[in-house]
Amino acid sequence: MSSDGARRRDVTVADVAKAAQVSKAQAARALGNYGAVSEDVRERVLAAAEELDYRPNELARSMNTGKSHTIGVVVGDIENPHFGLATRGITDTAKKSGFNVILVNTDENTAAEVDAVRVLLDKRVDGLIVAPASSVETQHLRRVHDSGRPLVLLDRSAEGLEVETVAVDMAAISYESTRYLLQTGHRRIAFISTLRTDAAYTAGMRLDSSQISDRLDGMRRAFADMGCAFPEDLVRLNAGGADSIRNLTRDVLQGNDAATAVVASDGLIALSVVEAIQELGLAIPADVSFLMYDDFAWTRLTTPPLTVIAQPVYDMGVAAASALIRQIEGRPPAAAAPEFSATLVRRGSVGVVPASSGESVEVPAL
Amino acid sequence: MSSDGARRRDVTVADVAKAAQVSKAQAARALGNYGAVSEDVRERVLAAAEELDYRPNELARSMNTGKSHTIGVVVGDIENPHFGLATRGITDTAKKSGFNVILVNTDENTAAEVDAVRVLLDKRVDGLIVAPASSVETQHLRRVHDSGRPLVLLDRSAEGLEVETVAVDMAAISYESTRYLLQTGHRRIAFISTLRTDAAYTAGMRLDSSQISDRLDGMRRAFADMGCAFPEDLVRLNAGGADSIRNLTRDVLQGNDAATAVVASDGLIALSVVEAIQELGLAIPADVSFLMYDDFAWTRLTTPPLTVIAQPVYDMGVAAASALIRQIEGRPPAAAAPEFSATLVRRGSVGVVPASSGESVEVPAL
DNA sequence: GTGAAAGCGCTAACAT
DNA sequence: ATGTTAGCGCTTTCAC
Repeated sequence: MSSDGARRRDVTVADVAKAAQVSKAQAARALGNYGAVSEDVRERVLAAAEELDYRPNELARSMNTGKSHTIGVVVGDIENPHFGLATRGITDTAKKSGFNVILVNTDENTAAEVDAVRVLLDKRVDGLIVAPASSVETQHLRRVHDSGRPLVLLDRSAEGLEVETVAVDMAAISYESTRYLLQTGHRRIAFISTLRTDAAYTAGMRLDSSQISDRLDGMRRAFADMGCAFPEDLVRLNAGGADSIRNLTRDVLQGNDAATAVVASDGLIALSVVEAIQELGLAIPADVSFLMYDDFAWTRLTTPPLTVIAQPVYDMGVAAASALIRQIEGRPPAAAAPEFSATLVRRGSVGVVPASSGESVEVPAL
Repeated sequence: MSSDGARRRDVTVADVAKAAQVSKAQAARALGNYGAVSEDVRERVLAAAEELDYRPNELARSMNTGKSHTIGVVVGDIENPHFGLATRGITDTAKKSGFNVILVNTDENTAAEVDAVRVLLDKRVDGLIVAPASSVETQHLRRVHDSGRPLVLLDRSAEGLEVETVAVDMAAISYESTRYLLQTGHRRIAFISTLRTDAAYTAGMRLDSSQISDRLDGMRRAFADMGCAFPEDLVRLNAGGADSIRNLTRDVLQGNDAATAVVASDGLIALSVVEAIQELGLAIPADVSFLMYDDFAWTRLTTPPLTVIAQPVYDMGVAAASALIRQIEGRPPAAAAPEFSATLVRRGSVGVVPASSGESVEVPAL
């Protein structure tokens, strides 16, 4: 057991130096592993450090070197498995290069994001990975970039900001999957997202999220290619909590011209949407077809298993961290920036349009 | 737009002081909001700071004050929604009190945990929340505690370490739910966990995880109370990846004296177990009953919905962070430490034992 | 190879 | 209320 139990003051290089009978500078060099140190001195210093249980003060070290070996990660919601997985990719990669991660949750709130970025900058992180809540309000990100601190965007891009962005081609996969729904006969396709907007949704409105507008663009293009009009009336944004999502789902699924297929914008929404469908007593895919973004393991367990759009989330986290660390270390960009693409995984939740719905609405027998 | 674009050196108090025509000390006081400063000086300093776009260097600040306003969080797997939720509770609470969170993932590996703790200490975090990978190998945690740095344990306790621990009473809920299974007629109950052990599982062996041994203890007690022998032969540890879990599941479900009920130790395992059961062509709960730890939203979506053991994970995260921050700020413990308990949520995955199985094994007609 | 001394940006005594 | 002077623990000239 060590002699003196709980000591107050930490032991410093000065202490080690004294114990090893060398100058503070030499001790620091030996401990910090830089400069020129004779084998003899190094051994004595290391022994003394061991003996005293010396631990470097990384704060002091960071102050001199200007590098904190820490990166800031700002996400909308760590509770969402999507970000959980991405974060895992980031932390795994960071650790491999000796970086730590400070994680901040913004709740998809831009004000919180602005604050988070400021705080992380004040803490002198070496770089930042941000999944921006808004693709439009991006002055704070621009300032990061202008200040010369490396920045990598995840999932969503920021308008007019030329920074490395790791994201999948949403318009493409949205086009592909919508086309699939169209070919299966669907024309009344609803889209439900949590994206918060100031005004109510209208056809051409400019959206805060590149991700969502790309998806809508993809859908519109698919409809246009089929010579059909995109059902703007079935787009539902501002899906808040579970109750709100359930209401919106009921909303698009009822009435004369109800949706025959529903697309859920992420895994969290999907849960409530499917629940609402079940509560309505509708069967998937017999009565209504269902498609969702993100391929979580549980989507294989439902009856029927769910058709999903799979994104390489973990790999994207890895890529974001790699790119950031590369920038931090001043290395040149890789020859080709890796392109990420989502894939449509057809399982069992998309079926043909039920006879009673569709183009022609028949008046009930009654 | 600001005048000089990307500057090299950061602006410091000295710069602000000069601009505001006051001493460095006065500027620092005004900026740091401490000491006595006249209204006049304060205004000039703040104006100058604004003008120069001054940002405090939190590293320097931390070095003097000794407080970094940062807490370290060490978990086994952030990808597991269980920890995702807990982390959310922690970060939400931390932010409210002005603390940041450095997150480290250990992959349930003790060596990584030891390292993580050391690094965080070196970074001078104000306190630590750890979900220990092992309840036995805890010297590194003891050293944290001895060094006087606040420490709170999450989910699992550490042998002989008297630190605040936020966890549910696992033995109790395990007893309760096992009793439920027994009353439903089950005697062959399998338990599957990812817990890694050095040696193969044997009846009385000492387990590394307080969580798992508590669960097994609860099960044994429930069996004893019913006057039955606990089927030690159906305990499966070291369930690694999805394939491994599937194999173990098949294993306990086949043969003469197969399990009639399976308990999955966490949400991640549960996914693979259910998949394996489905692949085996067995129906839940007609052929085999199923019970799992953690109440994730998706467990309501399967057919049938799954019977689960719900833990107040978010609240536990909140409690852990609150307790830690209280310790950091030197406030006394709350009158009564909050007790957390899990609850058995009976949905549809537990049913009566199928006629062909159970106590007496009948020789097939053949 | 080694040591003395000067910072890093800030807070904290200590005077005035 | 204000300014001067020391540090915090480390890295980094710059001499020797």
